[in-house]
Amino acid sequence: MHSHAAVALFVRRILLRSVVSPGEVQALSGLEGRRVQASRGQDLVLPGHGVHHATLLVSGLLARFDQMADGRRQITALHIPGDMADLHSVPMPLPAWGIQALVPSVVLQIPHGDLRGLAERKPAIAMAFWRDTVADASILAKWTANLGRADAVTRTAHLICEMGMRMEAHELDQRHDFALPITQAQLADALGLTTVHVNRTVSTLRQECGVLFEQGRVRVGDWTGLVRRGNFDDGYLMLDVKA
Amino acid sequence: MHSHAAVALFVRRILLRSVVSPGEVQALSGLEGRRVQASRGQDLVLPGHGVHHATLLVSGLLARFDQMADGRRQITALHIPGDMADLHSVPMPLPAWGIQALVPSVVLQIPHGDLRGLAERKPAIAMAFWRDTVADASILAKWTANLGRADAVTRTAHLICEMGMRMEAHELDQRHDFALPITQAQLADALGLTTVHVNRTVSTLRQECGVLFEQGRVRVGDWTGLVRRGNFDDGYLMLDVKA
DNA sequence: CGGCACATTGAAGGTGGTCAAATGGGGTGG
DNA sequence: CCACCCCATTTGACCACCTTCAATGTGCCG
Repeated sequence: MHSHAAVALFVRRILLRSVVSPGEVQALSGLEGRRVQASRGQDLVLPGHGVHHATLLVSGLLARFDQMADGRRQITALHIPGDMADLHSVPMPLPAWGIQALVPSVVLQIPHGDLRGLAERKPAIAMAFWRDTVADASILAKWTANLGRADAVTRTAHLICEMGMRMEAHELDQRHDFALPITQAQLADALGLTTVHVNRTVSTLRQECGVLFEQGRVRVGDWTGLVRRGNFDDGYLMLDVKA
Repeated sequence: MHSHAAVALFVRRILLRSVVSPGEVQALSGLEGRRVQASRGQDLVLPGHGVHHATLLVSGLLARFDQMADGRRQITALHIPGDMADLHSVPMPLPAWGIQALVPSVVLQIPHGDLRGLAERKPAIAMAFWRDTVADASILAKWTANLGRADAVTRTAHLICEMGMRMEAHELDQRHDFALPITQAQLADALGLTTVHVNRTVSTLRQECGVLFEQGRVRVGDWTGLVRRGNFDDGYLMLDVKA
């Protein structure tokens, strides 16, 4: 995918939740950045290190993560193409989290200055950016709730539903058949489980809801069953708000 | 505490992380809202219900929470006086979360329109609000990481350190002796544990680090030990960024 | 063909959950 | 002023989900 196509994806993502004038859309579409290739497992942003650009994912899969003292990681967000993985860093350039490529990925590093300038000149864009980080926080809150109160199978089912819905909402794929090139170890870091238990959990969902992880894609045989199993309600994704 | 004093606290909280001109400080200080008294356990905002005001805590203790299908709750944030518990709702007036008073509390309900208007007229204030919600999200990410990867005692120690540091940073109390009128059942909802296990965990911390919960206050005998026990590093609280 | 990373399976153990009951404290009403 | 009740805390016994440790299977790529 070309860089400007990624910017277009990002703009579409913004338009999903915010009303922005044509002129402002154009200003957004004109954003440019440095194209960077990341290898599998590479850290693009290290926890506690300052950054001067935001990371727009062009292709691949990114994870925002927090690191424990002993090096173990907890993934706190997954990002698909078109996502600005750390729009947060615009108002807060010294993040506590890091960003990692889960597969070989291409990103566009967009200077904070450009984004901040845009936000300062156009209040509607400032509000749209703010809204985007709030939607991100809403997802994070749901992850927190699931980690605290849902068991392994429920959590896993919920995550699969979430990623399917997001892929579909961003018009990248269909909810029951979408790209998610993630290993079980990486899933474990996202779900707060061990690799071994993720394996058993995935196997349960394969039997119960026809969930298949194959060749970097997820296919869901029984979507309704999976939604029920994961107690999934997409309200928190903020997909139908328009403000 | 008087309402205008609460607004002053809020302004000070904003100034903790953002540089704002005197004129803008004055505009912020002029914010007004409806004063509302909440009883213990009362829900001020219900999950999935629209709101038209933001909730500034004057006195007491608030929790943002997510609710499971069976009614069990997971607290995703604790708010102390001076906190705007749902500044998020300004750009996103249909939140998936709810807000609950953990003790009898007084809040100021500030109309979204006033806050949005302020943000639209003053880009620096828009940025300051955005920054505030990002700091909130940073705390949320840390909770996620701890729920996913830290055991009960570590999580509890971490939460106590966090609340102590926040109380001190907001100049409400000292880190080793501060107001936190929370029951063990409420702590359980915040820590993703059961009441019974919170009791055992708190008892462990009482022995190991001299942590006492008494009359709505927390006193910490061995702060350094507690920090070590909770793997606490305050970077994620974003207390020393100024932008 | 060999190496490596990932997936899968088995067995045993531990952290935290569940169920149940006792203790303690603060407020209210008799 | 005491009795009572409600709620929170505390403790014990048992159980289960998930972890840990270890080994085997499998697909991809050099």
